[in-house]
Formats: sequence, C-alpha cells, structure tokens
Amino acid sequence: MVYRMEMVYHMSLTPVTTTRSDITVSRLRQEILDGEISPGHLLAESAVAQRLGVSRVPVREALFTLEREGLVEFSDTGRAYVKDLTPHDFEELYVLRLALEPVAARLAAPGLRADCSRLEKNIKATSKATTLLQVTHLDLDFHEIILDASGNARLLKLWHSLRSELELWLGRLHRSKQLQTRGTRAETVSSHQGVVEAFKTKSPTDCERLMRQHILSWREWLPVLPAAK
Amino acid sequence: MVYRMEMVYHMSLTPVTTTRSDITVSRLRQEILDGEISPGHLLAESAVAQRLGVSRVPVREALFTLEREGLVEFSDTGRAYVKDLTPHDFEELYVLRLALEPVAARLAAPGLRADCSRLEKNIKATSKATTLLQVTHLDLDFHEIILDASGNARLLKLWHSLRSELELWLGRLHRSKQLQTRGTRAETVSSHQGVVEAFKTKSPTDCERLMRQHILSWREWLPVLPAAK
DNA sequence: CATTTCCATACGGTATACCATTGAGGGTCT
DNA sequence: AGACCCTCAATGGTATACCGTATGGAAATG
Repeated sequence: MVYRMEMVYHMSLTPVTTTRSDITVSRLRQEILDGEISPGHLLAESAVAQRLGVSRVPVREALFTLEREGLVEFSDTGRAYVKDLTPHDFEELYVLRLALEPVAARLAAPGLRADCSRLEKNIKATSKATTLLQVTHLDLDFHEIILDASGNARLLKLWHSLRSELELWLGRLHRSKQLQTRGTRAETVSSHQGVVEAFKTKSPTDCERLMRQHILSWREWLPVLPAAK
Repeated sequence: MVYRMEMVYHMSLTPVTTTRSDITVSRLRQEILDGEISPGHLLAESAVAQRLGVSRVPVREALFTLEREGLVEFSDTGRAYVKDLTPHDFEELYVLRLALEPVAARLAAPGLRADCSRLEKNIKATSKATTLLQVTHLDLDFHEIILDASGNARLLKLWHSLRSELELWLGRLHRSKQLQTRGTRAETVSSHQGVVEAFKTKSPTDCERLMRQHILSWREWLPVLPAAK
C-alpha cells in the first residue's frame, strides 16, 4: 500500500511518494537525534512496529536505512541498537570532514564564484538565529550547500551520512551543556562570510585551503574530548 | 530461519551467520560484476526471488544493500536497475579516491612502518598473477590493506562501496578490451614496491604525497574517457 | 555463594498473501 | 492516422504467520 501525498511536491514539481518505511525513518531519526531514545537502547522490530502503528516490514527497512546513516548499529545477531558515539568515532568523522570538504570547496568554487546567493541567504538566517541549536543546524546547512554545489553526487551522499552522525554528536554535547555559547553566532557568521568572500574572489585552490582552515578551527571550538580510542 | 555455517570463520574466529539475504547479495553482486546482467536491466523482486529460489523478502534487502554498494539504483517508483556507470560517475569515484586514499596512507603510516607483511605478501602474489583481471583485483586489495590499516572504520566502509563501483567499471572496460595489458603487472609491482618502501622509511606526510602520486598515475593508465558529464 | 544448566520468552529471518500503483498495449473515437 | 482512454498484467509496499535462534533469568549443582 503506497500513499501518494497529493499536496507534497519538491521544488522540481516531482510528486513525492511517502511510504510507511520513510515515515518510520523520519520518526525514529527524530527521536534518536532529540535524545528521546538513549544510546545503546535496543530497537526491537516488533516493539517499534507496535509503537508506531506499522508492521515489522517497514520498521526493518527503516532500521537498515538508519544504519546507513550511522544512527543505528546492528549487533552480529541482527539486533539494532541506537548508536553510542565515542570520542574515537568523533575523531573519525573529523578526519573525513577534513578529507572531503576542502576538496568539495575546490570543486564547487567555479560555480559559487558566479552565484553565492544560497550561502548568503544562509548567513543572513544564521545572523538572526536565536538559539545555539539553530546556529549549529544552519552551520551544517552552510557546509551542505557547498557539498551540493560540488556537483559530485557521491560526495553529497557521504556528507549526508556524516551529517547525521555529527548531529547526533553535537546534539548530545548540547544537551549535556558542553557547547560554548558565547560568541558562537557572531564567530560563525564572520567565518562564513570569509568563506563566501573567498569563493567570490580567490582561486579554487585557495578556497580549498580556506575550507581546511575553517574546519580546523571548528574542531578547536569543540570541547576537549576525553582521551580518545 | 538462520543457517549457521559451522565451518566458516573469520580470522578472529568469530562465527559468521549467513542469511538468505547475504547469499542473495553475493550472487547478484557476482552476476552484476561479471556482466551477466547488463547495465540498466530491471531487477524485479519476484523474478529474482523465483530465479534464486528464495522469497521476495531477502531479495528486497539484498537490492537495498546493493544500492548502498552502488551496483544497483532505484527509480523514483521503487524499481531496481543494474547501475549503468557513465564516465562522469567514474570521475566522481576518482575524485573520492584522491581525497580519501592519501589521507588513509598518512594515518596508516605509523602502523605500516612496523609491519608491511600484508602488503609484501600482496606484491608477491601480484608478481605471480597470470591474468590482467587478477592484477587489477590484487591492486585493489593492496589499496584496501592500506585503508584497513588506517584504523578508520568509516573510511574503510567508504572504500568498500567505492571498490564495488570501481570493479564494475574496470570489469566493463576489461570485457570490452579497453584496458592496456602490456607491462601492467610489472608496473603495478614496482609502483607498489615504491609505496612499501615509503612506508618503511619516509614520514607519514611523505607517504600521503606518494599515495596521491600513485593514484594520479593510475588514472593516467586508464583509457581516455569519452567526453564526461 | 559461585557456577553451570536449562527453559521460557523475546526476537529476527523468511515465506506468503493481499492491495495499490504503475505502465505498456489494445481498443475506440475523432 | 493520431490522440485518448481503458484495461490488465507486472511490480512494489505492507501485513501477518511461522519457525529457528538467542537471551536472560530461574533452578539445579558444586
């Protein structure tokens, strides 16, 4: 049974079919990111199915999808658990950002030189943000725009999975009040303005270098982690 | 119903459970990589299920897994097709190799400095290879050893999906006789020996640089592509 | 009290059935 | 002949049922 949502369209006017599986993915993702389900918690298919009012089949698929996103992890016996990120996991994510995003910036540079409007709109929104959580989301959006502009579909897909895990990590830091609040918004805005300025005036390789610096300093902004590994 | 294969163990002696879904993944992957199913071909769940003697459920999961590996692609109506890689797709893969592998080499360098035995064993096997296909597989194995030694699990996972797509691409080039055969084995061996030498004697950053060069020259070795994009 | 054995229950893997949607072909009307 | 519509088979989405296995705790054992 597929329910076609008549009223929901992408900007491209492509109709979007929403399956129970998709809905289950969204709801579980939300619950995990919001910390409503704690790390390590068992997501039993039947329990989730009953709770969300669907059968086990879409739940099964949803769990599979969430594993790909890095929010859920399967034991060797096929049980699904909410992922419990460690500082080591975070380091892995950081390494990947550092490997991928500068390259993406270089690839995106020619296109962005002509049109930075999406980035500028994002900065404007950031400067109006009222909560720390909004700022971090808009920050990730900013980076996603660049990944998207790189024109490399695989790179963007990788980013989506990285982003999920980053949001998981940042959300947990935020809830345990371990994120600096002071000046974050202003710093984010000015830093991003610098990036946009580079896209407009500098060479792709310079953009790549700047993005690298930007991520390095983002890392500095995060709290010192307990001994990794 | 789960069949536990008593005789199959990882090196870590962890028993491996093999499900019908896993088997279906393997068989379909093989058929796709061997070119037995042509690009663009529809993989209808019921047809595959009947052909392989399982129900639609494991087939469904297998198709999902193969999509993640990049060997299958879903239309917006949920139909699964064998992926038809374009030169543009190959360029994307190449960009990602270039972004990830040098970093992996740098991370793996400290560990490999102490013990390159796996790499050396691979080189020995390569020097004894008799077919071009064997050489290309051993080449990918060589790179996988380094990704593995990087200690970054996410990086290794990314590699696996890249590798599947690379094998798809290379396999098709091979079947259409577009791969250079002359001297390939000897060049691969000597080039890899150079990499091992670097791991033993050079700094991590030097290893990173060399890996970058190695991938650049690999790109040169491949046939010129028809106009990309 | 520590350890092992054993059993009931929870859970995942798979088969099957049913329904909605898709899409290609045939028929009809203009 | 061409455009339109209708129909029906093919296909995917979901529910449910069944079975084997894993798990955790009770009971038995030392």
